[in-house]
Amino acid sequence: MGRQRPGTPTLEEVAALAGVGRGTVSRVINNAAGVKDSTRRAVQRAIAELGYVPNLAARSLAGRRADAVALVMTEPDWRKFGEPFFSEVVRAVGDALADTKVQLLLTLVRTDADRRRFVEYARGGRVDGVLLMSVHAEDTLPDMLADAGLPTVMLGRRSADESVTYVDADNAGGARSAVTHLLSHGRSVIATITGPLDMYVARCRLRGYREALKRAGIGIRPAWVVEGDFTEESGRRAMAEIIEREPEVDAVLAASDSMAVGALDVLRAAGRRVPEDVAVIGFDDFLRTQHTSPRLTTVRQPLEEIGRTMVRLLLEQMEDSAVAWRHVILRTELVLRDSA
Amino acid sequence: MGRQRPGTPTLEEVAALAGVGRGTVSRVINNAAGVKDSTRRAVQRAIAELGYVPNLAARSLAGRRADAVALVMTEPDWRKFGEPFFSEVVRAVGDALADTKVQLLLTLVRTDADRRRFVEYARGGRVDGVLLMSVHAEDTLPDMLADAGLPTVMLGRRSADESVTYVDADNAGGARSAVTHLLSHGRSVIATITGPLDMYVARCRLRGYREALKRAGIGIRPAWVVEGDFTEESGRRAMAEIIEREPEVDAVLAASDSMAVGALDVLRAAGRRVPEDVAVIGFDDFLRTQHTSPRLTTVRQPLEEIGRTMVRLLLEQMEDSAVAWRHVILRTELVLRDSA
DNA sequence: CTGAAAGCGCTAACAT
DNA sequence: ATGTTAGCGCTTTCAG
Repeated sequence: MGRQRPGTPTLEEVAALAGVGRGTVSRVINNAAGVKDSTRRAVQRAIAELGYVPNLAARSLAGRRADAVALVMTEPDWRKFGEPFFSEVVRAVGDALADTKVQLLLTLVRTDADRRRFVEYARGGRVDGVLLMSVHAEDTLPDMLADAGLPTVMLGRRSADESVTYVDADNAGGARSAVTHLLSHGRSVIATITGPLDMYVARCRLRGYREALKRAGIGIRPAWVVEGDFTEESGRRAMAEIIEREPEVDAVLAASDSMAVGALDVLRAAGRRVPEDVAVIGFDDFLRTQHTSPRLTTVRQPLEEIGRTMVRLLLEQMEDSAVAWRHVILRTELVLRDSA
Repeated sequence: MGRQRPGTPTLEEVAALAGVGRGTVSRVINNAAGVKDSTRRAVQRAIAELGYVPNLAARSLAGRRADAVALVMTEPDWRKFGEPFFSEVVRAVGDALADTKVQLLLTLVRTDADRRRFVEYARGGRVDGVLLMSVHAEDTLPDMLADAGLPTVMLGRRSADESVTYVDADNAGGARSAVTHLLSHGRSVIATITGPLDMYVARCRLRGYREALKRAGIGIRPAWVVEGDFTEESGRRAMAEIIEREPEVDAVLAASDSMAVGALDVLRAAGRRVPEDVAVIGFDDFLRTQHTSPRLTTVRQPLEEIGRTMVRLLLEQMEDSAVAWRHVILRTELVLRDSA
């Protein structure tokens, strides 16, 4: 069994070589003030000579932070892991953490065994905080972590009255403004491909869609609403179904960029002129639809800002464990790129 | 700063409550043999009552493993992170680790700052071993880790004489057999979309392609070889270039599934009948091309087996740090799904 | 400004 | 079978 190799130099040996006490070496390592410059240099030389690397277990134990946070994706379906949405979140969070000394650890939690293992890991103090993404409505992992007193921040929420700190986009508002925009451009048979409806985010987007049509006095027919799961493949299936059941459809609101890509595929295959006949709207920031069809109307989620905000809230919780539960809802941005 | 909340019960308190010594509690926690059943139960009750969770830093420090391994993706271009290839590897490795107590930590290393931070993390003993994927030829991270005595296993290698333990597929052989197959089915103007040529894996696949054509006595024209970077988008660009420079092309070897998908897009847009006119070959296991075009010839990498093997080699190194450097090269499988 | 000393919570070796 | 003890390597008072 591994661990730091035996023979790894310790702080004590560094101290001996530098001819100082352990405390001094510790101060130098941690860039603490109050060390004579010459002493500091001597210690640094010793560190270099010995190739000393601090033992992180000892450091954690001795009472500080773990200097690491986890970014957890709880998703039974590992395929979703490849969705651009996740790489975007990872990047945004990574960027927000770039010039800290905090190590970002990605973790995939698929099964209950994974869940248990991770909770032990986190509660065991290997991370100072946890960021969660893609949480389904019935998932209790966030509570398990938050109840254990771990700083925890979710991307999105599980329900209207989420009890764990979260950052979310204005999903209903985004969907509403998109549909309103479509209506104002003469579309009237507007379908939607939703996300998985066990996720609050998907429900909100659907609600926004409903509200916009209702305000316009348009009755929604059942065939207009098809559930997807955020993946491209589900977008394909959903779009095929919509076309079949409602050939008159002249606009579609897709609840994710990937689904929009799939939908566009099908539309093209069906010989529809896209986006002249049909408008598609994606929600992600990294818009693959940009490449496919550069003239769509999109609702941009501010992923960059979401990542930054999540990290900020987490760090604040870490600094001061007295901070109360909080939530932040960020505005989405309607980007008009359609041909109308 | 965070860490395990103050007030967290310790092993000592559990021992007190259960009316036993610390050693006994430790044994129970670690499922060690030699504890009377009644005692064990008493301890477990105390653990439950107190909500005790072992402090992992203390455990690591006291001389065991960290019970965690890192799966590192060194890739400056974060977009690649979303490639299905990576989610597949993550899944395969995750599966291989599923019923161990080892926590899998994914880490993204993009910048040199990331690299430094991760090396400190790993050398600091927070993980017992490191798995690396997508390593570019000039990357020294594997050496830094291996030289530090950390069990390290790479997926693929950086050059012909790799010095770090690795698991690889028979890339040249796979490419060769694919091209040979195409030749035997009457194709003769065979182009290839390579991976980034600063990666050995891409070079090998290109070499296999070259060898097959050479054996058939066919001279390769410069326009037949276009470099991609494994992404779908690069496949699109490359295919467009090939069609333009060599309209007679009647088969294409794509060095990745994603690039094949992009290439197929372009071929369709160009009005080619796929795969009647053009055959495309992907290398990944999770074949998106399956959905797009179910009748292609593909070279399947045994990703499942690669993941299992990497984990096995890593665990072996962790058990016994005396094990020498090793490498394993796995066979690829030619899957014929073309119409010929 | 710097050295010495007291733990952090656990495992493992040694007693009993 | 179980209690006791000696550290693991570091941070952090507390003296000096």
